[in-house]
Amino acid sequence: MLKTNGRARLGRLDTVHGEVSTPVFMNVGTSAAIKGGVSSYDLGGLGCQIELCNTYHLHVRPGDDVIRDMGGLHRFMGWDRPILTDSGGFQVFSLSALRKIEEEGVYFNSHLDGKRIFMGPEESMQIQSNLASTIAMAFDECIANPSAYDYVKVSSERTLRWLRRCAEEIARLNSLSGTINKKQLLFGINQGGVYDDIRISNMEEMVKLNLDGYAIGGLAVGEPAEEMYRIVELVQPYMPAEKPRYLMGVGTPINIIEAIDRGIDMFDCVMPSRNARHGYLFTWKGTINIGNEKYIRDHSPIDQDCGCEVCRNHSRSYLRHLLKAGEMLGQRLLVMHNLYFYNELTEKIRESIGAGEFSRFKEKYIEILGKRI
RNA sequence: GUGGGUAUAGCUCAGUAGGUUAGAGCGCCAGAUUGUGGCUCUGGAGGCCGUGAGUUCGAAUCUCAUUAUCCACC
Repeated sequence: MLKTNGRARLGRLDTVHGEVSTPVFMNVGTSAAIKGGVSSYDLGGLGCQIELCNTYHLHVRPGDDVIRDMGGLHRFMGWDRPILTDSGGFQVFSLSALRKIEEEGVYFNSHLDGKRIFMGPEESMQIQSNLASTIAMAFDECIANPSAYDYVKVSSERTLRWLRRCAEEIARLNSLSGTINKKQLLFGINQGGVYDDIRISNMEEMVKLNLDGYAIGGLAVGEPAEEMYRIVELVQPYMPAEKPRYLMGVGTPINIIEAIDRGIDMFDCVMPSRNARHGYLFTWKGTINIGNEKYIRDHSPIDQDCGCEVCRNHSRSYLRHLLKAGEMLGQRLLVMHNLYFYNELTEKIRESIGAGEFSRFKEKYIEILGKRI
């Protein structure tokens, strides 16, 4: 980490695929594609530093063996900068009603064809090694909120045992001659629900493994934002200062500012892309729904203060039309704007931290960015 | 011109032993969306039931007339 301003940190993560300046927002491309038709070569122009793909989704289609045979994810999708692969733990949690969690791993059914799938720490690491992402995430169980203390304790301790197996397995895989990325990094995931003692002891054990990065998982799953901030604040002091800290699945611009203020470096969230596809857009004056009737004859861009190509070239009127007409160009342009916004948000935050003005930045935008205009 | 059918929400249509504030899908309007099973989900507005008479305690529903429209035949 290069510089801190209070708890907000400026950092740089060096990888075999280049460096990442933090705080950073990772752009989500679950199935090796940003939903909405945004290509890998679009991403550079949107200020994206690192893309996130998903282990589970790529495993069921096209198959991680296919991607390995195609030379790994970077070559497969035409993106040569860092890629983080999420482990599949969240998918087990989110898309499988029929699942069975055992010590060895999780049995569940494919959302594509119902096929029985088993995934444990070793399987997840093997898949991610085949994908050859820059950063692999540990295989965890993302616990629903609310969950009873006893279950959270049992689950979090199991996730910790899984983490040790992940660490051993990735070390083994990285040492094999056939491995595409032999310097694949591993981030562990902290669980513990909303229970302070579990969160802390879990993180203390994680740190002993000397991982490449530390993530906080199991948040933004329905608990109030204040509760999320409280957990981040609670766990953060136990995270190694020199390693990147990643708050998984978060969040709104305000969530991100608040978390950076509490020492978080990395984020990912489907919000900018998913919301864009439904017309919900972020601007420096607040959020808008471009589908609203009031924009039907609006000549102005989405955001006067935005430098993205969409704002430089298109009116709200046109974008509203594209969205309403169901044109794929509409989704594409709206997603591009929102991703640009998120990437610019973290860029501006980095600048403000560098200039020692983060608290002023936060004060200025914390209200505005959540407003509906 | 003759015979028959149909007229109900912006569109396509449900809705008869006549019975409270007439429904659906789509569209429209507006919300939601946090490690993406999401062109999804949740709400809302919108009808003198073609028009005019009649029968009846009561008519979208039955009768008559009228207008529009579709089909078949001259």
